[in-house]
Parts: sequence; C-alpha cells; structure tokens
Amino acid sequence: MAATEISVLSEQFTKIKELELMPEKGLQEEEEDGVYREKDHWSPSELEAECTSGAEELELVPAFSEETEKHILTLQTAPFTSEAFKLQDLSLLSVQQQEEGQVMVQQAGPGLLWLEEGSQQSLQQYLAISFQEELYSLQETEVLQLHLVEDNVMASEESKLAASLAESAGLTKLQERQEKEQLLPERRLAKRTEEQFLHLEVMPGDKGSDEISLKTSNLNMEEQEDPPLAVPANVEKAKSAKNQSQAKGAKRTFCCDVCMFTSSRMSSFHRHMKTHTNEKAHLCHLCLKTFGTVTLLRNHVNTHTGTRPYKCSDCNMAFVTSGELVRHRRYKHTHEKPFKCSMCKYASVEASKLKRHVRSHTGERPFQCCQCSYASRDTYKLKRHMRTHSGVHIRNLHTHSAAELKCRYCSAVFHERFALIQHQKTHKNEKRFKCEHCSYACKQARHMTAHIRTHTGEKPFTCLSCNKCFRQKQLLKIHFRKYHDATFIPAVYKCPKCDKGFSRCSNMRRHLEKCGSGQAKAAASGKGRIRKRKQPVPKEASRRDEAAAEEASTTKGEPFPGETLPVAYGETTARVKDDMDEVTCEMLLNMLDK
DNA sequence: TGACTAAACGCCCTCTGCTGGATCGGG
DNA sequence: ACCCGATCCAGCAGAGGGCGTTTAGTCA
Repeated sequence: MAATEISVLSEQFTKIKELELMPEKGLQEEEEDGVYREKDHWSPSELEAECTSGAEELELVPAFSEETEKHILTLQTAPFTSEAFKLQDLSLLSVQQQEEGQVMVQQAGPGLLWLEEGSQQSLQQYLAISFQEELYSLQETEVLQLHLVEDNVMASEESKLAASLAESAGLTKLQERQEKEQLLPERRLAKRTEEQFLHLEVMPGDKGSDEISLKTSNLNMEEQEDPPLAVPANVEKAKSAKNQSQAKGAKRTFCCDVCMFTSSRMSSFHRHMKTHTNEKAHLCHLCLKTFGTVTLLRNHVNTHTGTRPYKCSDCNMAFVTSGELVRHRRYKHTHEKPFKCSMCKYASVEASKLKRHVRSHTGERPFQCCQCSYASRDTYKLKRHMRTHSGVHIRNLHTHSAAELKCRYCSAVFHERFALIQHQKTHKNEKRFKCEHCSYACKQARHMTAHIRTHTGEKPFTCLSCNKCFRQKQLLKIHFRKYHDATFIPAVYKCPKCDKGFSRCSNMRRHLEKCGSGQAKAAASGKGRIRKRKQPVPKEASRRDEAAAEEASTTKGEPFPGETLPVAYGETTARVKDDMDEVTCEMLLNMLDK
C-alpha cells in the first residue's frame, strides 16, 4: 500500500471542524492578519523528522514497499454500532491505540476500519473506511502496525485526527516540498526502522466537491548515505517500485508523489514528472523559450515561422496541430457536438464547455471575487468583473520589466505591465463607432445601430398586438409586458414617505429626493400642485379585459413573437424587485435623513 | 523515443439581457 | 415650472463560441 485516497463527507467534516480544536504545531501557523495558513503538505522525510526531533543525523530516503499502487478508499465518520459489522464486502479492521504514537490495525472480517477510542464513543469519534476491494484488500488476519509519523493523525487522539482532517489541505507542489526540505536539512530520524509508516495527507476534493480526500503513503524507510540530490525522491520511489513489482510479477503502477497522477508506463511517468521539475531541454533558438518535448518545440517554432500544416478543406483556416483542425471543423463545418447536457438541449464541441454550461443549471459559482461578494461561474467572468474594482491588484503590475511590452493594438512599447494594460484599455474603450449625422460616438456597434434610428426614425420593432413601433427590442418587450401581457405583474416602487407608487425605481428615487420637502409633503397630503396622473391605458389595454377570454385561449402562455423570455420571468423579476426595493428605499431614506 | 491523438486547461471574444442614470416630452 | 412616464444610452453580467497551448494515452 503506497497511497490511499479517502474522502470525507462534508457534513461530518463540518462537525469535526466545529470542534474548534487548537491547531497542532506545524500544521497551522497563524498569520499576522489572523488568518491561519495551512501547512499543506509534509514530505515523508519531514514527517520522519517531525516525529523524531532530536535524532541522530542519519539521512533517510523513503522507498516504497512491495505494493506501490494507489488505493482509493472512502472515509466517513459513523457511529460505532453493531450495525456496521453487518456490512458486506468490506474488510473490517480494528484499529487500537497501543501507545502514544502507535495504533494497531487489524482486519477482523468484512466491514469497516475503525479508529477505536476506548470508552469515549461518540458520533465524531469513529472513522469508517470502506475499502474498494478491487483496489485494495488486506490479507486475512493481517495486522498492520501503523507508526503514526505525524501528530495530527494520531488515532489515539480523535480530536487531533479531526483537526488534521480539517486543517490539512492541498496537493503538494514539488517546489513547496523542496523549499521545506531545504528549510529542514538538519532533521534526521533517530534510528533505523523497518516499520511501515502510514502517512496521511488530506487534500480537498475536486472543485465544487463536498468531499475531502485523504492520501496515505505506506513507506519503508531505508537508511542511506547522502543520496544524490539531483534525483527526485519520487522518481527513486518509482524506480524502486518498478524493480520490486517486476520481481514480484505484479502489474506496475507509477505513482506521482506530487500529485494524483498514476500511470502503468514508465515513459508516461517520466514525461509527467517533467511537468513538476520544469525539465525543459528543448530550446527555441528564435525566442530562447524551452520545452519539454521535441513535439512541443516543433509546434512552437511553427508559430514563429507561421507554419500551419493542417489546413481546413472547407475554409482558409490552418492550424499547427491536427487536433486544432478537428475541433475547428466541428465548430465551423460539421457542427458535431458530442457533449450533450442531460438537463437541457445544450450540446458542445468540447467537454469543458459542457462543464461550464452545467454550472448554469447547478448555480455553482466557484470563482469568488476577493473584493466583493460576487462569484462567477468561470474564470473569465471573474476576470472581467475585477475591472469594476479600481486597480486593486494593479500594484502587482508595477514592477519594471526589462523586456519591451508591446501594445497589441498599436506600436506603443512599455516597460511596466500596468502601463501597458492601461494603454491597451484606451484602445478597448475607444468609441470607434461615430455617428455620421451628429457628434455621437460609442463603443458598441449595437448602440450605434440604435442611435442611427433616432436620425432615420426607423422603428423596426413592431408590437403585433397594437402595431406600435419601437427603436429597440427592449422597449418593445417592456411595452408588451405592460400592455398586452395579462400575467405580468409590474413592479411598483412605493415612496416610503408618501406611499406614492412609481413604475421605475429611478423615478421613485428622483421623487424621493424631493419628498420630505414642503412641496413633496404637500403633494403627499394632496395639497400641492402635483396632479394625480391617470394611468396610461391604451385602447389595446382597455380592450384586454373584453378579449381576455379569447386571448387566454389563443395567446396566453405562448411566447410573444420576438420575445425570448417566458412570461414567468417578469413575475420573478417583479418579486425580486419588490424584495430589493424595501431595502433600497430604506437605504435611501437613511441617506436623505443624514 | 518520437509521433499522433484526444482531452483538458485557459484565454479572449461576441451576443444578449438587465439595470439604472440622464434626458426628453407630454400633461 | 414642475412632475413623471417614456426613451436613450452605457455598463455589468450571463452564456456560449472559438482557438492557442499543455498534458496524457497510445503506438510504431
């Protein structure tokens, strides 16, 4: 057993977290700003050193035991009742604390892995690990002595374990590990041991997942003299694993100790490891950029030379790779969309697009703005949203760059990224669309289109119910809802001081600025010059009641031609507005009072 | 080991709907 | 002169399209 992934149900995890335990030393460090920063990974060597501080200076290199495959387990907290023993197809293990720092795990038959806690039995005190038999199984009556090498996973202290579940997090990046190892060169194990070490790591599940994953590494510790530092320990592990498993005749599996990657092929494993070590031996002589493989370098050079070998037979587009061409053809020509949404008719060319689309169903917004409560469904929207905050992160962009940063829109050159971005914004905000009839200019073509109609008098959006024409589709939509949609409930913005109603919030605000003055008060009391306006009821609207029955049988519930939103949308909007208006009016009143 | 391929990731773009400020114009 | 509905306009956000690049599986 080399690595085990365990998932924790979030509900139980929450309970555990609510224990408000003090973080273990080394697990968390309170930052100056009061925010706990998690120590997200301990390398095996660190763990060894941590539990044997004050040890002799012996260099220990972890090596895999015979079994190096990863095992996927499911971890959940559960009450310790006899019912659990009735579970089938599971290996039941009992885990007992032998002494501080050690627990005994014993397979007791089909069932669960328990971390026993003596007489202190409670919902949070037991951890059940259900083994997926196809991935891992212990031999009958097998007893594993788990030398807990990290304080936070001591089964003897459930609270500490809980804390480890709650506080440990994250896949370890090699760089971080290397930094830690550099920071802890003096840490050594006290003595050589042949015990198997169970290294528990906790990492969050996939984005959006409610699960927390645990990863355990079972290691044999070998004493060695100063191993070559250039060879990553994980590669050493893999080699060791290869040799041992080959000797055993078992199927080889190479596990990346930095991430969750596994592969049955050494070549794939080596190639993968290059992504962690940034080993890029292939240099582009044109821009000095380096690449991990010849293929990548070749593709890159093609971007310099403009070589695009894969040409589309249906258009003029050409691409560097065949994959790009296939995708292009699906988008533009074949319209093949293999990824279909199970909840609607949406289909996409790419899986990532479907994944993004599904968030519109689930409401998931994983990308949280650090400046406000806004959260977006994809990275770009968050990035776009950040523009609304004035230059926050901009400070990070002020470092001087020796390289010239060229404007993508003109020949301007900058040495500061911030300046470049600001400059490029002037291009993006250019009012490129200029009216030939007046001085009006705008940034969007649709705005110019609408503006031009104020000169030409064109009103292309015609109400099919009353033949009234509008320059904008939106205006037609508002008109229709207001005068021809029997189900539409218009939002009413009531003045909180005089209870006067308005059709628009902005109009109500405008009124509110004056309400409270003598005139407005008089108006509110009916003594002023303010006339009570008649509600504009066009003929069509007045006829509506008469024709209600007929319309209901013919048009009610059917979308209006050109109308894209269902009628219910208006209702929802109105309700939301009503809710918001109470707050808005209150805020406005407070502002005015001040 | 390199090449091919598919999948995944990431970025940027457009289109569209909604909202609210500013302004117009009728009463 | 004033009020207020109607209209114009700009900005933000939702959704999706398109493509560049990287990563991983597989095979010769």
